[in-house]
Amino acid sequence: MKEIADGLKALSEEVRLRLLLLLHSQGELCVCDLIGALNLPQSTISRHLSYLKNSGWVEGSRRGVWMHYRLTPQLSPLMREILDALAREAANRPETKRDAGNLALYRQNKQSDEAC
Amino acid sequence: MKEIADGLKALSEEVRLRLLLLLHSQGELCVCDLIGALNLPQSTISRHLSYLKNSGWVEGSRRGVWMHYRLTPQLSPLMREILDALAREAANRPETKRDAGNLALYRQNKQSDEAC
DNA sequence: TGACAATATCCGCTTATGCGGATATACGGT
DNA sequence: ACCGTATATCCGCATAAGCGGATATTGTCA
Repeated sequence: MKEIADGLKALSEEVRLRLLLLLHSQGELCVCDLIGALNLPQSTISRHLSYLKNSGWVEGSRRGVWMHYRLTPQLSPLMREILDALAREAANRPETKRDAGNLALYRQNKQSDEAC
Repeated sequence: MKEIADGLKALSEEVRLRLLLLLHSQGELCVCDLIGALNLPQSTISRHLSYLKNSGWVEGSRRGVWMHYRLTPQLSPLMREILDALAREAANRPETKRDAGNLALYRQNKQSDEAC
């Protein structure tokens, strides 16, 4: 029971929830995309990604200096179901649209030669 | 988004998760039943019930000195869906059966004239 | 009115947890 | 090998949060 509670603990903090919802809708993103989308300091994003990785929500893969994250395929059916429900609920919320809009803007402004 | 995270915060602590799952399966229980089921101090149970009430998960009704709790009918569809999924997952877990067994035992041993 | 029981709240303590800036580490390019 | 960039981790700080025993409050009964 404690493992279920611990799995949910990841979702009970707004920054991590926003990160997971972005990864849920976008598939895979690199750290700079997530920083651009959430408009938070790099250390904040990195620390939460580390937390999510350690609690079994995401996995990361390094491509040169760039680090990419996605939902882990090993997500349990329970957590997948919960995240799906959260995603449906959040889909039309202004905060979700703001994060997605920031992401699009960030990508637009990125110089192509420094793309991750 | 923070309200969703705060709603989930209630579930990210084992005692509250067990309380909610018991109420989910049993409908309505009084405080002494919950104390008997979880085998935790009265103040622990009471504090968590207060938390759950304040965060919109349960409602309480007083009957004389006895206090009864149930899931609030005003639970949002999202939270209801999440709790349903958790209940299905937890249904066959040993901890869930232990709590239900303790509840049955407690009720069996209760003197009928001090029943709540 | 006083005693008793049920429950809510408080208290001191301890642990958990999030923050952003600073720094350590790793990678790639020259 | 050095420099620049990306990312992970650390640090000091501050706040959050859970615990069980003690206590305050409420309701009931005689």
